Formats: sequence, structure tokens, C-alpha cells
Amino acid sequence: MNIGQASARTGVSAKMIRYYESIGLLPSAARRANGYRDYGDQDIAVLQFVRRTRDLGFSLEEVSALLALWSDKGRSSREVKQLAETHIADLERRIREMRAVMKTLRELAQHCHGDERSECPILDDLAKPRTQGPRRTQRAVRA
Amino acid sequence: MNIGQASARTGVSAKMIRYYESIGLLPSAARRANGYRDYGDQDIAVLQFVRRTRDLGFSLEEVSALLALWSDKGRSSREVKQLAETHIADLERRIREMRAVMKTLRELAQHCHGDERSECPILDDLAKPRTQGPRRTQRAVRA
DNA sequence: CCTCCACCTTCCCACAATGGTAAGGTCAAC
DNA sequence: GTTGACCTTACCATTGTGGGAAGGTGGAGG
Repeated sequence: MNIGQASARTGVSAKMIRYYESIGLLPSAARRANGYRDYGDQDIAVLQFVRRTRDLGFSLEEVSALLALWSDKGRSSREVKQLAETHIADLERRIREMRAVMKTLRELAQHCHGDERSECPILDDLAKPRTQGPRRTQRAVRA
Repeated sequence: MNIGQASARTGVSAKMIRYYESIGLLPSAARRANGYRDYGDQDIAVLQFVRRTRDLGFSLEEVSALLALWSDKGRSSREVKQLAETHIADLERRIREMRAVMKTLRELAQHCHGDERSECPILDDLAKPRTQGPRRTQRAVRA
């Protein structure tokens, strides 16, 4: 199966399949005489696994760990569950933070008339410092 | 005031202040004879505005728009409120998506013993395709 | 056989925002 | 005068993804 077919079947773009291979997330694909990558049912299963874990918001590093656990018959289910629960806790924290932000934004918007007048408490308020300390960066969330 | 002072006072790293200037988000800072950037109270206010809007999760592009609205005395408060509400709707959508993902993850984790045994329904389940269609990318969320 | 189109290959560029680091200039205090 | 804390610019890395160029391949229709 060509990379295009594999992509269509798994929802992972050809671009990303090549990228995953290049960074070692996936093993090197088999090649046909013409140099084209060739995918079989097992490869498709792996790609589906990747697609699904990505959809669930795991980073490529985490996906890599999950793939390793997947193929390791001797691993304990504890390790897998641990990874999943860490991820859940991460999501919970992020949702909490986003909710706090929404609350603030709603309060700001509430006091703004939103009409033709130029008076706007949102901007006035944004100019005042509220939070302090250096900001922390956070990982991207995907849908 | 040196960039270091400005940074300490606003919580925006010196690195980022220079970056914001380089991409045109901020106007070129005044320079002293030795080439050092020099910040006054008005500059500090702008930096605080940026810091605060960034904390609320607005992208630099949105911050730029807000800054423009801030200095535009003739704009209607409707425009500002619109921007804020679009952002709130965006947050709501992302939270909904993250919650859906959490639900799935919790269900998966629930069926996994998480002990020394290797049997693990999480991995078995991840191998089966669930969602379909190409994946969409999403903007990073910051705290 | 030739041409055309769809596919494949590799390689490089871009994005958003941020941090790191190196190589050098400056300034104040001791 | 030296030391150390600051400033300057410039380049590289990150995370995951898309876009595009330049070229090879393969099959279908003329």
C-alpha cells in the first residue's frame, strides 16, 4: 500500500507519516523497487494507534512511550494506567486554568456596554496589572 | 529605566520585550547614548497591558488588535467586547473538547487494573480507530 | 510511442512564542 | 583597574504541522 492509501485509511497525513518515521517514532517503512514506501496491515494498525493517541492529546513523546509499552508484552498495566492518569490530571489542571481565565473575561465583558460609545471598562481594566510573577509556558492542546 | 527593570516591573522577560519590538507589536523603544533601551511609565503601562492580555490567553495578533483599540479613542466598545466574546467562545469550545477527551481517557483507565499483570484494555482499545477525518490543529493555551 | 496527470521522493521554509547561549560593549562599585 | 552585573545583537532549539519546489514513476488515453 502506498503512503497515500495509508494516509487515507488512518487519517494521518503523508507528511506526518514521513515525519514520524524521520524522528524515529515509527520504524523505517519497507520500500518497493521504485523507492516508494510500502505499508501493510500491521503498519496501518500502528498508524491508527498513533492517530488515536494524538487525538487524545498525548505528545509525540508520550505516544512513543505508549507504542513501546504496546509492543512490550512483559510490561505491567500499571505503567500504562499511570501514563493515562498523568495525562488526565494534566487536562484537569489546564481546564481549571482556562476556566479561571474565562471567569475573568466574562466579568470584564459584563461591564462593557458593547455599543457605539467608546467608553470600555475592558481596556481600562486590562491596563492594570493583576497577576504577578513570570509566566509559565504550556503545551499545545489538540483536537 | 533599563530593560531589566522594565521586565521585573511587568513580568515580561527582556527577551520577549525585544521580540515584541522586533515584530512590531511594540513601537521601537527610546535609546540612551550607550544604546540601551530606555523605558518610561507609559511604556511600562503598555507592557503591563500586553502581559495581562497574554495571561488571558490572547494571541499576539489579538493583543496587537487590542493595543490598537486601546489607543484608538474613536473606536466603539462593541469592537472590544466582540473580541473578548470571541475569545470566550473559543475557550468554551476548547474546554468542551478537552472534557470529551478526559471522558474517553477515564473510561479507558477505569477498565485497566493498573497492577503487575500485563493485560491492559487501554492499549488494546487505542489500537482501534475511533475518530475519523483529518485532524485539526489548535492554538496553544497559556497560563 | 508520447503525453498527461496523479502520485511518490527528498529538501528546505514557515508558523507561534519562548528560552538558551555566545560574543561583545558598558557601567558602577570596590 | 578589575570584577560582576547589566546591556546589545545574532543565531539555534523547541513542537507539530503545512506548503512548496524539483524531480522520478506509473498508468491511462490518444
